[in-house]
Amino acid sequence: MMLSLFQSPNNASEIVPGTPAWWQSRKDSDSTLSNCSASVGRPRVPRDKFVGEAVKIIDELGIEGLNLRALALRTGSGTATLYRHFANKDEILVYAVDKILGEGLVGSRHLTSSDWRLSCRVIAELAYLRYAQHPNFLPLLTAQVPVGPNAVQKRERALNLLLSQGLSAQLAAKTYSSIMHFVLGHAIQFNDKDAFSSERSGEIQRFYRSLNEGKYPSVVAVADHLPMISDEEEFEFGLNSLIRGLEPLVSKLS
Amino acid sequence: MMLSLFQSPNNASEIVPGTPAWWQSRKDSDSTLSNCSASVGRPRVPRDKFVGEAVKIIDELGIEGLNLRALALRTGSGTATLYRHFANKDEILVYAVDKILGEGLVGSRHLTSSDWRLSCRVIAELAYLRYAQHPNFLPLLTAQVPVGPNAVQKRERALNLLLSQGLSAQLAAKTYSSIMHFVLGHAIQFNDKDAFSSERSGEIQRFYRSLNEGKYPSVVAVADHLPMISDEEEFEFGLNSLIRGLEPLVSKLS
DNA sequence: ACCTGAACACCGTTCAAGT
DNA sequence: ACCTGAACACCGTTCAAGT
Repeated sequence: MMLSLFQSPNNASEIVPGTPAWWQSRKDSDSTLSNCSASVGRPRVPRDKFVGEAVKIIDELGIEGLNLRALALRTGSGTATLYRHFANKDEILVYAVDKILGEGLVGSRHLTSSDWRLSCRVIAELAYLRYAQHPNFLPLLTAQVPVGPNAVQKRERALNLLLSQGLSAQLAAKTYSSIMHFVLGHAIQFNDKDAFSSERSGEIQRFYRSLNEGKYPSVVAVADHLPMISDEEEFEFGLNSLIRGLEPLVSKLS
Repeated sequence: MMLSLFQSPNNASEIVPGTPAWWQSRKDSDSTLSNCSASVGRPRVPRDKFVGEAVKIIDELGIEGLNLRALALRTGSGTATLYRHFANKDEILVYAVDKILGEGLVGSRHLTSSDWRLSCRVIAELAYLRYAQHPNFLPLLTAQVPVGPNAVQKRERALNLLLSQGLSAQLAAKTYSSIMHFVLGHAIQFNDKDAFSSERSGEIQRFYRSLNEGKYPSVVAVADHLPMISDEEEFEFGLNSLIRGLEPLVSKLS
């Protein structure tokens, strides 16, 4: 039932895991995850093992399923050992989030495109795919813009794609931000186990249809005329509209 | 650190609070919150007092700050008493979410507009305002589409507005969904205490600017040319683009 | 020096005893 | 019948004792 992530309790003087200041306090903020040390004197070998196992547990059981006793058990150590690698549970979650944000980067390393519209589409769909592959992680993306090394690298690739097609820095920033916010907002309400199937949306449609028609005429009317709008269809509709609306602003090319 | 909301543990046979099936199991799903009974034999008087106090605590201290001992203390009862009104903590959170989703509905009761674009703008900005007033609630909106009475009523108003301007049921549904997803996605990454001020975005900008320029040239370039894009400016940009992109689809009026 | 079993503190939930 | 103090179970975190 956890949401401690990024929420500082009373001790406001502490550096909150996941914030820019916190990432900057890591030595390896621009290097790979595996050889960073939580603080002076911490061991540097097996960090990735814990993070990887944490990702697995969250994928399998959700955020609730991740407790330090289970993580310790599955990595063959004790709970106290975890505190030799991480300051607290939040740090583990922050690393886990950045880990899944790094997935799929290899395949898109040399992404280029001749059309900025296609670039937007690629950016949006890759992000959406990433979210779809780790639906249980979506609640962890709600606190702030992630700024871990993999998150920044992802941002770099996307912005580079837009800049290389002649968009100004301002326009590229706003375009990227709008797209990512739409993708996140869309993915975020479909993050149940079975959400990326059509199970859940069918249930909601049936619910809307069963409402008192006198009281909620528009909701019922719309539900009745939804011959099952799929998640993908809704996503495409919003993304297309957004890109179409950006066209007049990108007057550089055809 | 809780995210139990909507996450069923092992006992899959239970009805999960917040789902359509759960709301349907309440007698008063189409009535006001105050006189519903959690189950047979539960008292019906003071439910709203607990929910209202829960909202206050979450607004003040975040979701972490809400524990049942504190809630019991501030409502002058004991923890066990809470279980005579709610099945568990999740139910309290579900009611609290629906309560804040109901705010501001009175003022917009007779909203009409001659322009569908303006309607979209009103829908988006009212939702955004609601989120901005309860930033600590945003993590609770990540599990699924809320379908409590106030959420449905909000949906009714918005869809009615769009339908009354000649949009088809399909188009109204997709339009509403796209707008709400953008608004949610935008609000969700600004949900810190000070997020709706420019504090946080300035910090992120400074962070991007401080990165290794050889490694992240595009990120740094964009950060350099962001003379502080404000939250509002970004929101307006995305919303305007989305509405502009919807125009060709709404061919009914000028 | 590094590790860790056991304890501590906290919180959701339940139950037996109150009125 | 309704309420509730006290206990239980669980989990994040720490510490004193191991090697």
